[in-house]
Amino acid sequence: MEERKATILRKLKEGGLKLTSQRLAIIEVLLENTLLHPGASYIYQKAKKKVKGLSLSTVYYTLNELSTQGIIKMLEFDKMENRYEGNTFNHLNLVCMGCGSIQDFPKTLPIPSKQVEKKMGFRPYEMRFEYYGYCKKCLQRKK
Amino acid sequence: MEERKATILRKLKEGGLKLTSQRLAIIEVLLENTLLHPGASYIYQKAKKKVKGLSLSTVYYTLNELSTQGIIKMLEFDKMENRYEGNTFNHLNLVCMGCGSIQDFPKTLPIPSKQVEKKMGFRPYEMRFEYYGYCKKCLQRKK
DNA sequence: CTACATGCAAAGCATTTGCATAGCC
DNA sequence: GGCTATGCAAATGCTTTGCATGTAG
Repeated sequence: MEERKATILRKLKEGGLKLTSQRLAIIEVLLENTLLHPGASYIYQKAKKKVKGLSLSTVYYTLNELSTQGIIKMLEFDKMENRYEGNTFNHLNLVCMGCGSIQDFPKTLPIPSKQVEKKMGFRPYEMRFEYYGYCKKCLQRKK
Repeated sequence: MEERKATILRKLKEGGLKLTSQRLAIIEVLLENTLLHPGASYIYQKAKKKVKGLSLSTVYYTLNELSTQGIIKMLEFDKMENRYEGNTFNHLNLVCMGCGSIQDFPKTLPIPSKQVEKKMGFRPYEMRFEYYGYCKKCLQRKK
């Protein structure tokens, strides 16, 4: 995690972005909660404990800057606020319809993007795969 | 298209939903624009020409009812209003980052949902695959 | 006739923006 | 010191909701 943090801070500088205490707090919250894929309001709540007087618009502004630079990834889902993650490679998200939790499925899919371009004339740039279903906890709760 | 319409009307009845002139208009607009994957505002504009005095909230209410019944599918995308489509099976959407158009990629992917459940304890229920990229037109425009 | 659908206006929520001030580089 | 980031509040855009009225079954 420390190395990931260093990478992010380096990319920040490379992107011409300033490092402020607010940004540092937001990045830390993001890294401390990679498995959770937190939303802006969650990040705001946690980061406010680190930086008094932090504003929600700063959180949004920062998350936008970071994802514009490709440093983090913004995920948008049905009927939920956006969620953010550090994993910027393409992968599968498992979104629980019971509790809203999001897990990553580690296997990278074979992605036939060349096939798509050949057949459709559409050049894929980024892909999203999401499974909506029920996580282990919610399945047990249902029984 | 007429058979598809008949199917939808039958499902409507089966779901205990009433058939009103507003609903008929909305369904027709949806069927006349399957390739477009129209959004609520587009459907509203087109359907208003068929039913004078149609209100936007009725459009939303109807689209919600229809998708709750599984008659149509609601797609939610980054930074756009929701889009609706008649194709309720799982397939790949090609979302153009230039003009916002959405095409379907006809090939059904081999979906390893059993593998996901076995590995992760997560039971997939519905899946979404989206490629974001540039459509043929936008690629040519860029040259 | 009765329950559901409609239209209107207002509320809701996540996100963005304008602007003056503060603070990093 | 200059230019970007911040905080606040207000605005935005899409979607939902409350309520009185209309209408399909």
